Amino acid sequence: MASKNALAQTDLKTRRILDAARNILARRGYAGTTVSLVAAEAGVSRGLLHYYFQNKEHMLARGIDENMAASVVLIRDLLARSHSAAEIADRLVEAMQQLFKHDPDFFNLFFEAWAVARQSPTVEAELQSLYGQFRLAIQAGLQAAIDRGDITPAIPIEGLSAILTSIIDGLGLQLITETDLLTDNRLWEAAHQAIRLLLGESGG
Amino acid sequence: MASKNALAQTDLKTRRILDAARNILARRGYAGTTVSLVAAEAGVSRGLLHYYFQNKEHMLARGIDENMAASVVLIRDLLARSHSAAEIADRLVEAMQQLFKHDPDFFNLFFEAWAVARQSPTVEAELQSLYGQFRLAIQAGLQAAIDRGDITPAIPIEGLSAILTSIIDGLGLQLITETDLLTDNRLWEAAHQAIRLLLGESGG
DNA sequence: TAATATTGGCTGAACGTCCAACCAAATTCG
DNA sequence: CGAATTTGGTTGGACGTTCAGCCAATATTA
Repeated sequence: MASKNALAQTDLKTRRILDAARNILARRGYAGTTVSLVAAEAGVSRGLLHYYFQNKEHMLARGIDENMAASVVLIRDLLARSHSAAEIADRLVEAMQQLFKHDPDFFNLFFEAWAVARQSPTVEAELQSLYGQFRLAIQAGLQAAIDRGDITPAIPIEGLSAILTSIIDGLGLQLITETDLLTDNRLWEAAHQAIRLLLGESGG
Repeated sequence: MASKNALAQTDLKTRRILDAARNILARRGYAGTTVSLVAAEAGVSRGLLHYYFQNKEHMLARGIDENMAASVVLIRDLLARSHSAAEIADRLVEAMQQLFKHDPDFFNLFFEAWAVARQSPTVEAELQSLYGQFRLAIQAGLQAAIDRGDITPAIPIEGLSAILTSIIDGLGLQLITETDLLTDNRLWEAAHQAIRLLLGESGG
């Protein structure tokens, strides 16, 4: 139990540092993210960051990895739980609104990944892989929905998954650029209709 | 003609520096863009950059401004020249392919704008404005197409313009992440069909 | 010659990383 | 059980480097 506590303690610090890195990265961007800032946000000293992580790059890579992986899980679950084009559109729009409302850092961090990738081949490879997984998760989810007879898209899913991915990312980009759009119903209504249209009308 | 030459000379240098800044920014990202690198790329000394521009921020802002403005002109002309949903889809897909093939820096610079905006309120405001203009250019183009009877979209154009913007940007993001997609016909076929679907079938 | 254009050495600030020292908790020893 | 010892999490000063901006000197042009 003693060693278990010790382990929990180091896990806690790792988590605190990663959360801090996430916040700073999302708020100030990669160029504005310094080791000192992250340490201050985490409430620890600069040195500890290098005790837990090999260097700044590895630390940020871990944070980005977690964020990307979360988005893959999110889209996977969302598609598995929906049983019609309208329902997928509903939940996708709702999820984006809620996510942006309660954790806008999620989107900021998502796009910041590209900035970090420019400076780090490690992150670049990681980003390429995880971004592909995101698209594949959509593709698999759509295929399952087709097999269940929930949707009947007119567009082959290999390409459709890329289009849906682009709509999600593109809307995210517009949201972080112009936060007022979050409450613009015309945008969300259009997103809803567009997704339904692309997935093909059927049962629901 | 003498003074005209002098003006042309300084204009030439300004252009060379801006082109160099564009190249470096697109290739190495904001965090990797230094005054020394831009100067070397332009074939001038570091000092000259501060002679022609107030500071690094202003220099990059000019470069980003030009790139963004070009994209607005591009989309405006493209929509004005197309006379059916299929034609718009055709030209949009063709334009993206050609642009990425002949000047991939265009897309890289486009997305790098967000990274720069994080460090510079000037660029942030500029980006917000120009990005809005891009969406408005699409909206105006679509309205004109509707008025001409070329397209009959089922989705109101205020929202539709945002969806089209997101598709364009999202595809760009996927392209710079995974350049192989440029030759993936399934992607472009899907983009074509999706755009046609969103614009509504009509005279073609 | 006067005005303008251009150079590159210099400065101070900022940053990532390293590392010697500190200390509380755990372990061993007498 | 209490004292001595070890462990490893934690700190912050220091180092080497990078960079944007400054400016005195030089070159070019009119």
